[in-house]
Amino acid sequence: MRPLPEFAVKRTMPNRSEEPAYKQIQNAIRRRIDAGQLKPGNPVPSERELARLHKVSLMTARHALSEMARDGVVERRHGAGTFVAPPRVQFNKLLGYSEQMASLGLTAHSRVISCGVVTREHEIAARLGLAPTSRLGKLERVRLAGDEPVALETCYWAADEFPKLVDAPLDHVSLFGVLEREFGVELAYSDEEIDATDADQRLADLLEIQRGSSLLRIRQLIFSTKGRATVYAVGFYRSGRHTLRVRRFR
Amino acid sequence: MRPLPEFAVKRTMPNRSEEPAYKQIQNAIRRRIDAGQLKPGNPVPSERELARLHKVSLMTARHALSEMARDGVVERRHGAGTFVAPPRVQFNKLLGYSEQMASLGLTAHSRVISCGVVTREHEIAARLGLAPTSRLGKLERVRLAGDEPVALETCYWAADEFPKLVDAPLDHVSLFGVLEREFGVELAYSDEEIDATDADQRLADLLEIQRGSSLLRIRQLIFSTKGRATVYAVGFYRSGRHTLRVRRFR
DNA sequence: CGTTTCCAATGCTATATAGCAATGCGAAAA
DNA sequence: TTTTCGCATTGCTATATAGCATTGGAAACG
Repeated sequence: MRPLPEFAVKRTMPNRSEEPAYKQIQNAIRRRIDAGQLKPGNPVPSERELARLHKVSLMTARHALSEMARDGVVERRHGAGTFVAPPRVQFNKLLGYSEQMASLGLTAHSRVISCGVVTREHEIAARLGLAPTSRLGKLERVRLAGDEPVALETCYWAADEFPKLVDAPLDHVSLFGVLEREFGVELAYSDEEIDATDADQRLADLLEIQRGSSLLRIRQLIFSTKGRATVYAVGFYRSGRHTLRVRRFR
Repeated sequence: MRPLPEFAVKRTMPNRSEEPAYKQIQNAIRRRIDAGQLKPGNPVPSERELARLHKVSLMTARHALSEMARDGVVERRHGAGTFVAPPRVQFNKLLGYSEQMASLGLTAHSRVISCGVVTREHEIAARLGLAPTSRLGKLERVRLAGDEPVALETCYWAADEFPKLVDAPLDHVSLFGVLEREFGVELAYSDEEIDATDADQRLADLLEIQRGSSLLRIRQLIFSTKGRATVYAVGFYRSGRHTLRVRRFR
């Protein structure tokens, strides 16, 4: 072994088992943005400045900033500086119905149509990555805006994985919320197929519309942060009462 | 000035004005993936291995890999290695109709319903960031699959910016293609609003369906790579003939 | 034969440093 | 007054190195 360069001896990872330094820097900046101290367009401290302030090396400060740039929180302009990114319209945002209503300042109401365990939905089991004959939790709810029905949503999940989910009071609370709070499942994204269909007799009755009326159909396979297909949902939305916003890239 | 540490003297950026080393490494890996030598799931060389092979430092090799991971080309598993990512289904892909058909191995046909300049579409001019009374190019086309009409698409653009676009043979060629080839406009992404409506008499006639049939409506504002709103398009798609695939994130 | 333990390989965080490259502003020149 | 040029600031690429954390298989053990 040849002698170590002296600088390397100094200190190696100040406080292990804590949050990494570069994430602490990110959090500090994020907090300042959330608090309104840093507004879109404002410059954030430069790499060299952050390194001094947080007493880290330049590379570490740099790591913090370039990852935030990748996430779209800040924008970096070579030679000019790093700036808080403008707030982007939230496209492709995955929200439960309750959350969507909340973001509009409304309260979500639902009427549970059916809730239980089924075993014969082979195709859906397959989409969830389960054996064809698996026990599936199934929940059908009519979504209400005010007292008008606007959608029918049917959700499926592995019944054995989330045992008592069918007993939850899902007419009051959000399915997403229960999954996250009670089962510790963080939902990350969903792959969706969107098309138009028209209402059959049952849908017409439930949504109090004419048979044959136009409906937006959204079939979504919802994945957890671990990349596991967790919930399969099919929703039928009354025309004019629901608009999906997405951004598509070339 | 205090003496430089000897290692720093060695060599500083081998061949400037060329591709950065970390990108060369990325390209080398990408080429091997494209050539089929590396298949999804296969391990790519480790950081340390790449550093040796390409004669770069560990940090540089690491930079190459972690950026590729961010781009979804490879997946990294702590302690296990770096692996070629499985080919992902293309969600949120912005394609013109011709391109969509081509990707299905079909040929696109269109029938131009109308094509010209209008001045009275104030709301649409506003969406394109133009003065309310601006001259707008407007193109209405019925999209055909085989000889069956499946959609009506209406496009708008700034007539003064793309002068002779209304004269192009747009029943044969792709609008996207003309914009890119003739005008050098690269389209980057579109923000879309998606809902369901039903066919009025005109749509029913054009699409050869019953009045009142369900249609998927997609309104899209298409941006260039420079972030400029370039085209506004409204499409009505026959139910069952068109499925939109998107991925939404939480 | 199954279980546990250990270890090499690999990725992750971090330090210290160097020079290049783009930006933008102020001073000097036209 | 306008234009040009230089320079400080800031981001980008790169080097060399150290130790921690996770994984998975091989070896040791029961």
